Amino acid sequence: MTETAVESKSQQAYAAVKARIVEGTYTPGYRLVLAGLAKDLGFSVVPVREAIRRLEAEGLVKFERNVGATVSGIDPTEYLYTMQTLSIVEGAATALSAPLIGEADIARARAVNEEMRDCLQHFDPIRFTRLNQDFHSVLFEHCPNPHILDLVHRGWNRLASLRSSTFRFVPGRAHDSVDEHEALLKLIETGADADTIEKAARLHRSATLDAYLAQAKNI
Amino acid sequence: MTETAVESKSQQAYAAVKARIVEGTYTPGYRLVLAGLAKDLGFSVVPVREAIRRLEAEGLVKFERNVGATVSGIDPTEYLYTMQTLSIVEGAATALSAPLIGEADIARARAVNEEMRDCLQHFDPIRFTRLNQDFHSVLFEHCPNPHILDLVHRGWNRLASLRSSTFRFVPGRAHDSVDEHEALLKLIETGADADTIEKAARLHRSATLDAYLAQAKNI
DNA sequence: CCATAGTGATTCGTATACGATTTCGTACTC
DNA sequence: GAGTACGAAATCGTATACGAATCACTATGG
Repeated sequence: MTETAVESKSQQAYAAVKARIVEGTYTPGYRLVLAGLAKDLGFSVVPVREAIRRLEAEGLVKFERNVGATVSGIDPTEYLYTMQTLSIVEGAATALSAPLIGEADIARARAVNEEMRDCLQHFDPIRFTRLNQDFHSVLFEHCPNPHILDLVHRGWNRLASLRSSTFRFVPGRAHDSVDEHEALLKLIETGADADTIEKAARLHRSATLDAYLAQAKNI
Repeated sequence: MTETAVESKSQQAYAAVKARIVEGTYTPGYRLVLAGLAKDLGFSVVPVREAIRRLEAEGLVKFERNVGATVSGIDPTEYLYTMQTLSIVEGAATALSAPLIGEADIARARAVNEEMRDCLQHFDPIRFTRLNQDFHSVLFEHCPNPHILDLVHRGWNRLASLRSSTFRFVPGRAHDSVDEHEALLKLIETGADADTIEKAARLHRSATLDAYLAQAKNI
């Protein structure tokens, strides 16, 4: 059986369009025409349409009735909102996960963080951001509440589509970030109470946001 | 121009099905057959399909590929997850709203709460729950972050579809709830710091959840 | 008597087709 | 010359139709 459990075309279309948005092929403001995408992907318009609506629900595209869809812009306030929301749900997710994080997880996270530290020398924002996501994934993936976890994932997705790397804009933030990661790990290791961990995780993200805002103001 | 700006059939279908779920016509576990709904509403299956997918995204229905959709169950863990998530996002929304809440809003919320207090005599869980939502709406509707506000609305929607009223199950909780509301108002009036308000709002909801869980354990 | 394979019915998934709406360009009038 | 109205092109919205997957029931063999 070459049973590849083929995904539905809606899903394929969803994944394809999403990938193109995230990787930057479709830049913000890009007009997504249903018929065009359909012909391009080799599907009919119906699955494409459904894919677009899903992307709309996630906020990656804006859809206007009888007009069409466009890739969501990097409106700075949009970035702000997303980061703020993520700071809240990620903080909660991390706090809920903390009691379920084992030594192996800690070790893995620490290894990733060391890799990030190395990365500080010949700085590569994209790679750094990727490692950053890996690091945080270890911390929140054990969250026992699937709804919250889903919100965290959506937040990260949205961020990825908004800009490929925040650290490209505020490289100075990277150094502090690594230190805060280590502090966060220590808190979890020592079994700090949930509230402390939540605050730390939330502040960690808020700090990145603030750094960005301070930077943006100077432009 | 009697142009009533007719909504698209997808939207109509969405609203119709959602209404039937919330009002209880379609009970949890009910099988939603696309063709059946379409014939029933007088539409084709395509808009109905899209409506179902939207409802799926909101968590009101579960959808399985090549099988069909069913109304989401009142799985107790599902209720728990939803309440926990709502406690977090609503707490944050309330704290972010607090500085923007004026005296008029406070007065309105207080009036609603008094109505709830009256309602305690000849207790009507449905009415009480409705007032409860009105009360909290005043507190979080000023939230300047639309994403968070959206999450709060989704949470309330989900709760409404899961059970028409939590207070039907734990009537004893209603009395405490009213008192906590007043305490919350005092905090906002006196300009307490965001963290205090957030904690209070979160605990307020957690307490309802705990009351339900304690009750459920005894069944 | 139970397990398993086959068959039919039901329902979903997608393609194609056509009607509805918006948008943009052009021509006409003031 | 500018503004408005008309019309054509482009695109979305929905209906219908058919193929594909799943499930329940039955019959057959162990």
